Amino acid sequence: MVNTFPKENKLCGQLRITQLYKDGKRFTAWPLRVTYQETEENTQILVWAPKSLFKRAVKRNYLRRLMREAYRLHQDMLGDKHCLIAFNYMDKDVQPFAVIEKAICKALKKITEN
RNA sequence: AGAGUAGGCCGGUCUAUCGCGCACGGGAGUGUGAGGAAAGUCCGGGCAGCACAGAGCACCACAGCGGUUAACGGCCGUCAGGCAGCAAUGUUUGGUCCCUGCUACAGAGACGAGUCGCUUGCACUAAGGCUAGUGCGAAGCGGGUGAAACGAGCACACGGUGGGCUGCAAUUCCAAGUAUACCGACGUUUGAGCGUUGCUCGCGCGAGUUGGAGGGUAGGAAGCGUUAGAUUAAUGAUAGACGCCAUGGAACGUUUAACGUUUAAUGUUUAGUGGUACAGAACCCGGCUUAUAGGCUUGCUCUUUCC
Repeated sequence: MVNTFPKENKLCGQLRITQLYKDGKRFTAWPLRVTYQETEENTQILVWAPKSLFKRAVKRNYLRRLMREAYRLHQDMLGDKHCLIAFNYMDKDVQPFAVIEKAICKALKKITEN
């Protein structure tokens, strides 16, 4: 069981991000919208809370931390798969950790089944 | 004690489990890691690039007086007037009237020393006793009005002082990659265009400039060292306990009034419940403005009680 989340697991680079949003498969797990794509390399994720929904930087930081933390605790659900995943926060209100954790679990389960 | 007023300060703590950025280290690991506003980006400076040949006209900012400062439009002290308050205090205004413009209503007239009315002189006409009308000239007065009537107030006016422009997405370096093939406009001493602050003049450079359409890239380092420092951007999540505030059940105590139990006020202890804000560094400082649960503290003013 791995619980760490070092920098190698963060998705960086504008080209790769654009590529993921262009070619990845999408589904919704409220309050998240998930875009993912299988890959040969390491699993990398990004989390996103849009500025248009949350004007204050504090709220965006908080949501990013919650999503990142939820992924970190449940990343072993992916098993042997290697994917690029993007989590976009969609709801207008700030949801508590339990709700986001549930959504992340649901999303990871769906990716594994496919 | 209560009410008010002006400042200053703090703005959660601990434990467990799992984590993140940076520095050092071969490794284990060790050290370190958001704020009073980090926010808004409103001023001023450092710093960076470009320019430095000037003149005129615009434009922006400032505003009693003195001090402080690297600098400021900030801050401190103080003077005068208006407004609010019993007071402490708060708030607001502050150069000048030479030129330009404005001053409602009322008033003959409000910025043209010229008109109007009355009195008065002369001429003409009607009448011819008083008088009335018209024209010209001069002098004097101004009933009442109004905030103000040759003397004021005000700013959009004038004068004074200051301001070269752009901003860390500045700027420098490294790496990777490409194409000026095509169409049009203007131009090469009859000077396009560029720079010089926005415009005009002037000055300098000057053989290419520009619109369309297309091609490539969008990575990294320095800037950012001063005890945070990234570039999908760290400083956290979960659980529990405590602290603080509000509310209030219960128990105990004190005082008061009726009187062996209640009423009213108040203090201490402790369950429970609710709340615990505003907000997140991206070059750095000095200010301003705005947001903020709750708490601590100092000065002053007023009211009431006791000594």
